[in-house]
Amino acid sequence: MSLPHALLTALIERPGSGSELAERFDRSIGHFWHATHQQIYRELARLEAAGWVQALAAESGRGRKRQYRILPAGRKELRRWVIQHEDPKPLREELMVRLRAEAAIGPTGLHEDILKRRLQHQDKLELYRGMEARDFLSKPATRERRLQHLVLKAGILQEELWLEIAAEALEVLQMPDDATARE
Amino acid sequence: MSLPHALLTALIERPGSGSELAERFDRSIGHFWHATHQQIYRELARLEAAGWVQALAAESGRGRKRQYRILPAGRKELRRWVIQHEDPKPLREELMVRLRAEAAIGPTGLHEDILKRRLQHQDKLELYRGMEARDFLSKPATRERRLQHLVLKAGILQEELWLEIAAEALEVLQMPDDATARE
DNA sequence: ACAACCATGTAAGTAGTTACATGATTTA
DNA sequence: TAAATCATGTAACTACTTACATGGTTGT
Repeated sequence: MSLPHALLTALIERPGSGSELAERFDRSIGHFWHATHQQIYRELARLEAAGWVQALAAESGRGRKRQYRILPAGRKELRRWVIQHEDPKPLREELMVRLRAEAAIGPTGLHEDILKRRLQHQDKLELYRGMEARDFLSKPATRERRLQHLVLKAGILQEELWLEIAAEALEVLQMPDDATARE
Repeated sequence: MSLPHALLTALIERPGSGSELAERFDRSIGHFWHATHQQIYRELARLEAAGWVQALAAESGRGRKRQYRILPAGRKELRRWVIQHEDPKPLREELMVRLRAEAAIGPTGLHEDILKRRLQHQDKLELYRGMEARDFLSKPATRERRLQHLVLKAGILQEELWLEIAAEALEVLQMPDDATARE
């Protein structure tokens, strides 16, 4: 589970409150490790209990902003975690299941769904390309920035991949059920 | 959640018991929607309760093989589900979090981990390419088979994508911490 | 001072994971 | 007939999701 360490990373980059972190997640790390604000609040509480982060001021809970910053123990934990090997988690791609199902039961209306998906992937690709132009292509490439850029590029390649798959899916789905075509 | 419908699809392709399905999952659909045998047994029980599948013979539970087949209601449910639109689930890629963390705290030993990962992706790519040659490239391309092939191709493209990312990651990670390089 | 919104939090439910248990079947 | 293995199942736990609630703050 990466959420605690994603939060530690975000807090190194800049201290912040739960809501600020939630917002920053939506704009950057969240594209690669999504989290809702409830997850974030819960996890911040755990990180504090573990002694990895510290909340400043405003000690009473509800309604008051709690500013967190990372502690040395948190940096140490993050360093420990980064070099831990984890096997890549197997894919979980619902669309693949739908395509197999379509293959099994014959023409449905999956076509429509894929058109919608394609739009979403196009939007995201545009968003990522904008981020790339703004944050990376025009600035000197330090080691840190190249790593961040690499993460973004992985996202861009993903979106391009799905656009490719969607295009081919649309082509295959319009085949008549009994046709035998050369690929 | 796709597991029940992945199982229904597998049962259309061929009836089978829980353990057989688990094995078949490991070889095909499971590459895109992983499930443990416990999940599969639980889900088969639910599918039976819903009236979507039926277990033949051997009525007592433990130890005895229970052969399942899909019922008409199950086919109907599958058809209903296939055309339901679902937004693509956001990525959850632990390696991306690690790379961001590395960017934040400076050189660690992430290098090693990525070398291991690269091997795993190479293995999987080889496996997929073998499946492709055996099951698709040498057979006539019906609509059904083209759809199944497409799913496999998506997996191949994924693995190739990760090999690309890994290669660039290794390059960037070996940069000295204070260097400013042209990309 | 009232409404709208913001920041934090609680609660309940689902999916998935890990460890283990038990009844049948096969094999030495 | 005992041991190993197979097929199914139970239990406990964690991460995640969704809906909602409460206390502050801001604007009219």
